[in-house]
Amino acid sequence: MPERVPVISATLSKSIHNLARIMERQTTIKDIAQALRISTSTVSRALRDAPDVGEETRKAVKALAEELDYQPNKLALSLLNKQTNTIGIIIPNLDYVLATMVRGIDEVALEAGYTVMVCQSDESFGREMVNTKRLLDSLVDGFIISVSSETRVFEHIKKIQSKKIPLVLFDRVIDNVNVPKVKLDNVEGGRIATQHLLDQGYKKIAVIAGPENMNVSNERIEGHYEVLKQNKIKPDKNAIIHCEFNQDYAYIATKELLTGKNRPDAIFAISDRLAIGAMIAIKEFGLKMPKDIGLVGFNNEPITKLLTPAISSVEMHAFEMGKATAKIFIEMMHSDADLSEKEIVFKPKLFIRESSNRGL
Amino acid sequence: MPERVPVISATLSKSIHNLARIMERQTTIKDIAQALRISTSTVSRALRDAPDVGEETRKAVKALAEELDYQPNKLALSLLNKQTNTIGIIIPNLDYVLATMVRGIDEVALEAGYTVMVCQSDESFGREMVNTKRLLDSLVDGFIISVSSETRVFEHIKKIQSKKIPLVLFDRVIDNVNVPKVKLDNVEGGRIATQHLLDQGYKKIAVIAGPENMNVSNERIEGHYEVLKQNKIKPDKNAIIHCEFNQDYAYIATKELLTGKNRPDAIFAISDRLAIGAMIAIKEFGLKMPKDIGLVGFNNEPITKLLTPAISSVEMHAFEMGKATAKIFIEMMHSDADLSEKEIVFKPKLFIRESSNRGL
DNA sequence: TTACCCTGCGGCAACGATGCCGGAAAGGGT
DNA sequence: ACCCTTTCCGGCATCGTTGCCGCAGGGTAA
Repeated sequence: MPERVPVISATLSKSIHNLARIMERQTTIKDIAQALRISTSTVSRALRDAPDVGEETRKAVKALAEELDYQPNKLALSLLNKQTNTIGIIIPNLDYVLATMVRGIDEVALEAGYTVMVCQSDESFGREMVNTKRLLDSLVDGFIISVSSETRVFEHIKKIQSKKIPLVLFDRVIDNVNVPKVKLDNVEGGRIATQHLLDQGYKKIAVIAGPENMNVSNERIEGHYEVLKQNKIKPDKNAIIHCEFNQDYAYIATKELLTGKNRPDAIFAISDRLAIGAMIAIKEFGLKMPKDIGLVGFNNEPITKLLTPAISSVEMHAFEMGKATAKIFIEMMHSDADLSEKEIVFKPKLFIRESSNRGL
Repeated sequence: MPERVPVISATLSKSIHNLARIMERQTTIKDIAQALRISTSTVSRALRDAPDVGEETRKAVKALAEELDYQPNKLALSLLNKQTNTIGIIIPNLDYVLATMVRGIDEVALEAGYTVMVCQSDESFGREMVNTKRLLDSLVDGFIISVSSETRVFEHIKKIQSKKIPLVLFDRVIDNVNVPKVKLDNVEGGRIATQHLLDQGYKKIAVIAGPENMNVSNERIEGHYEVLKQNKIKPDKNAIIHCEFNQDYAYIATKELLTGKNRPDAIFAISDRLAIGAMIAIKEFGLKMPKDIGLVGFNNEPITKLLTPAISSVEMHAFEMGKATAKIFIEMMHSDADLSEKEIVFKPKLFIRESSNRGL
């Protein structure tokens, strides 16, 4: 073995020792190259353990990189590779269910090397558009979206698709759009809630629903109707009240229901927040649950157990849905398979509590 | 005025018309330059309305940019300007209070042109470190952090500071660190809660607190002690129970308190979640609030109003705190003033409800 | 000796955008 | 006729990193 003169002399590398504290800039590959009097290409290869780098050089580079706390500049890499390892998430708000889903997404995404940017649309279509634009500008690698209750047109979705950027819809999905979706079987949710109320002997069920154009809400109503039909009960259009996803609206709606001539003996609320609004109104009317009136909510938020009476509610597996969503996203990024038809549907589960449990 | 030959011929620009739909890549400044047979510099200047660009050229460039839906590449700009217009937020979780604060931050940040990256540490110090590293790698322009309950050493904070990256602490702040802070006057919060319980005739107040090293919790205890002292009541060390920020721990702790020989007649819980745990235990013991025992929580979560009995709680202005935090952050970015000593302190406000209201 | 192959490294271009400098063309002034 | 100014634009370097090509030097085989 011939004695090759090492490219880097020991004395030289000593003289660099106190460089780290002087630098206020982030160390770059060029700094290392200059200090070691070698080219940036070589430093780059040495750091990535490329084969064609001398042993001595590699060691010297790695040692200095360690010492100077070198961190590769992600911006430069992103510019080069045209990917940012970032996922843009757009959700209507950060309530319990969505926060839990985001936690699920985050967990899987982090594991796969992605960082998430969460934007809240605040249930506003305008802000959803703005968020989409911003995230598009930020060059996120893809989108995970749950649409706002106001969203009636889908230009922003089309725009994302036209740029061939991966997109997964979850929770509040849109049907006539060709992307993978992760959702709850909301129809089934409506079925089990309604069937349960009928089983408990309730005859006239009112539904407090979300906005009229909202799929999630409409699907639950669909399940409700199905079960009514199965049980040969004539549905009453007036028993379906649409309102914004907000406790106060539900409160008002319930008061009207209870004041009207055709007072229901049970209420199926499309979300727990709405159920709570209904509950407050019911209490004000001096009605007792489950005796005078039954109440079932949706989402199975922890607080439903804690209220008096505890509210029956339909569980939607938020955390698992979040994880599943992120997994599909990752799969889209890593494989060429066409997943646009993919749809993961979670099965709802009813938790029966005091508000509707007559023990029948 | 002399007839200058326009750089761009009308026919040429016509021939480009159907370019947009062919491109699947994002349009770049170079595409425009090539199409118009001018240099990228000129395109850049034209788009930014620089003075030394001919009128014809400017119009042609802008028209084509519009047509091709040109969007400047943020990555390239960030690499050049060394700023990403991104704020890294690290929080322990996304519970009601923090989600509300994040909404406040988001609102102000968006307005100022920043996008936020939210990372949850899940109350784990390890994940807080990992999150810091990731956001540092992502070259965020600055940090907004609320530390986890596990956090006992502050290397990651020091690291951020050593790189001279702007940092604002909020909610759960650290005292011996020289950065701007936004927080609640927790001592005062402890004072008003305790004073209220004394006013209502409770004699032996137990405190269900967070982990022992947690500032927020300890400050509230400090206020509690102060008021006891003012009222010449001898504090009982055993009446302070430390537990993780979790409803179940509070439930267990309360059961122990109520079983012990020195049973308290009031409980001050350092958070509403802990108060709920306590409430469940109290109910199991068959004790009535406010008659047998008083209960005060902290955070004033909406659910406190809804429980039976409704729980008295200390409001902490989460949304406003979030906005204030973001405003300081923006101020740090835009001015050279040294804000490291700045500390914004919000005043707590007690909402008295059934759980502690004996009508005295 | 010639021909060739490895090893180890440097140089250049590229990603998309901006800043700075220089320079051509045309006009004005003396 | 000369010089100088203005207008308008192109070229080059730069940000930090990687990929590709090429090349020197030494070794091996014919």
